[in-house]
Amino acid sequence: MLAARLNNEPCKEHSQLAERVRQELPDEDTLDALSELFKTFGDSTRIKILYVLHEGEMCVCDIASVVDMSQSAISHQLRVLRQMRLVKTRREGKAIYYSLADDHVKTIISMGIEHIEE
Amino acid sequence: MLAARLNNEPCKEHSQLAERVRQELPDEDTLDALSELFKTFGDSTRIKILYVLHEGEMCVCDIASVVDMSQSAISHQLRVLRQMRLVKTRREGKAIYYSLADDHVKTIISMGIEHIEE
DNA sequence: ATTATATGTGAGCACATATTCATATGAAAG
DNA sequence: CTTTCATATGAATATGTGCTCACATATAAT
Repeated sequence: MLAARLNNEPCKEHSQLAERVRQELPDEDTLDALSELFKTFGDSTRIKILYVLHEGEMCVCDIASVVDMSQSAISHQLRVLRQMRLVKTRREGKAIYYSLADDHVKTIISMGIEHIEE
Repeated sequence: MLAARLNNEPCKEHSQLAERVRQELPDEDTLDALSELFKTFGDSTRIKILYVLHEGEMCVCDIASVVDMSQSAISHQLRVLRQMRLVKTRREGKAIYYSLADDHVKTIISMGIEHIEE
């Protein structure tokens, strides 16, 4: 029966909490979007790029130079950051300048740093 | 020369900002740890598990039931969450109860949700 | 002891993804 | 218009990762 585990008896019949959470769980799309967002932060190259841009606007070849990777590799990663709308661009002559799209990015990075520093 | 791009002249010689950031960039290990942390959040199954545990302690088979996946799949993912010290466990008879290791997890999830909801 | 229930784990497969290499595009300079 | 510099991109390759399946372990009940 439903209340089988009011005092935490093991499974087979599921707990009250399980029943409740099953209904409160956000829809698939929301959770997918959420994991996609974090996935974007979950690559060391992209984290470096974001960290660098956190310091200020910078062109592609400067970014590549600072994180010490090929321009092509950086360009590929900038594309996924662009697609996730985490960075924005501005053209100036031959160069294209990248910067963070909004402040959430900064907050999320800071959040993560706080977590690992303890 | 070094100041070549004080007024944003294109690359070849790198910008002042680039020089500065190159030095301020956290060491490789820190940035790797950071991306590893986010990578852990960057999977829809793990996000679901974390979200569920966010609501309260729950045993493995209840989690599997709520997120509607095989017990094995959940167990594998719980291991990586354990290894990342994002969840902790408690045994009670046959069942093993999982819960969030600390409050940072909640904060990070909330952060992410805020970002996608706009 | 045997059986049933709850969870953990290794192997293997299918699929995703990051980098490199070669090349394309686009803007400015000569 | 050709060349050069900055950036983007497609293909190929290498590596990583999540799930399933089969089986192992652990606790409790009979």
